Amino acid sequence: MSLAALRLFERKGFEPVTMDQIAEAAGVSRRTLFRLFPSKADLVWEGLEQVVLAVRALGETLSERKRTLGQLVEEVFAVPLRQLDDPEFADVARRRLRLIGSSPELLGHQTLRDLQAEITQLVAAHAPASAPPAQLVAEALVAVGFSSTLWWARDGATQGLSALDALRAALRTVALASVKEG
Amino acid sequence: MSLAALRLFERKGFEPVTMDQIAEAAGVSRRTLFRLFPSKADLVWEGLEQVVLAVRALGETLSERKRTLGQLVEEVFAVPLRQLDDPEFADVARRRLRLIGSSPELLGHQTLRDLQAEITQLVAAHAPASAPPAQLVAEALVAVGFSSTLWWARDGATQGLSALDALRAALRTVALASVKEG
DNA sequence: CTGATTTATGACACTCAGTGCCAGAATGTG
DNA sequence: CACATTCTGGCACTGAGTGTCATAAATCAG
Repeated sequence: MSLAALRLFERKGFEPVTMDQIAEAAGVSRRTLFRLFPSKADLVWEGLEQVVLAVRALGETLSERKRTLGQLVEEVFAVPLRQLDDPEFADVARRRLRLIGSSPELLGHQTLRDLQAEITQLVAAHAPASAPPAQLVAEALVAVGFSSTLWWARDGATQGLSALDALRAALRTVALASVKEG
Repeated sequence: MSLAALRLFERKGFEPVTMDQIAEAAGVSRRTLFRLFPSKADLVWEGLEQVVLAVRALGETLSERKRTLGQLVEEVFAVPLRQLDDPEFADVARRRLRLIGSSPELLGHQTLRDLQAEITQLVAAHAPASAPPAQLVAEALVAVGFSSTLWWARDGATQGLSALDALRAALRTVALASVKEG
């Protein structure tokens, strides 16, 4: 059902497609559609909340041993991004991500904020104390991770890069930017 | 007029306040309000587009000399963030930014995407060629810059930090995360 | 100052997302 | 079969956002 909507969005764009059209295409009433997907954006984010759950689960099983921030980033982002190595899941996820990157309304979705909150918890709990507070570090890391993933969905995947490759490249370049060398 | 709306939003939250209430508070008809501010979010983003314009202007006057990515980041972000040193402008801007950070709808606003597009142009035109494409680098940098600015508006300003300090701290920490040391 | 033109405002009616409410269909359980 | 639960659809509503049109207000020419 959300796949039918996805096809419509890809063909006509996110905003132009109305919930009535989706309901009709899915053979269900408008009211039922809204019951299954409380908002239009939920049709696109469908299934991506599992990423948040995976990160949360990681947070609960992570050993107490101290690690560098670098190690933590790798460990945390590997969870969602490795799912994208599964061609089955990756294909639909990429289409979803591409759509998300194209629409302000989709970019503001709650799932993204939940993900950020989870990672903030992780950083605060498992990373070494750092000068800027965990909240700021986490926001920056999520921002880099998400934007590199969007880039991967849009351009990177077609040139044989993995999503994790894209993240590492983005982090490295940002690192160079702030350290001195261009 | 957007200040009246700002006060209402701060008191009751962004979503609960209706355009009718704002129109009434501003002593203007609902239709006129929509003519002045095409969307509810525009009431909050009011004035912040000047940041995009400032970056665009910088792009047109920037010398052709090659610079490191680090130098470029400093040069570009100094433009909007130095405006925040003016206590007059900063106070309202901070209130706007705090509101923006609290609402998904506000986080998806077009102005943020315009800013990203401008910076992408700058990076592509003036930074040394880098392994990940300019688009990805720019997205990551804008993400770090924006999230650190949001953090500054929420928590940082009260502890005597400048917005530019917050950005530098965020960049440095992200750098350490990707380079090896925690 | 007056008349004409342009521009800003307000009223009305509309579309679309999203929600509450309720009646009836489907499904499951003894 | 009778009963309770859950699923579905229909209806009516609020709120954001838009098009249209008439009129008020500001602007300008003479």
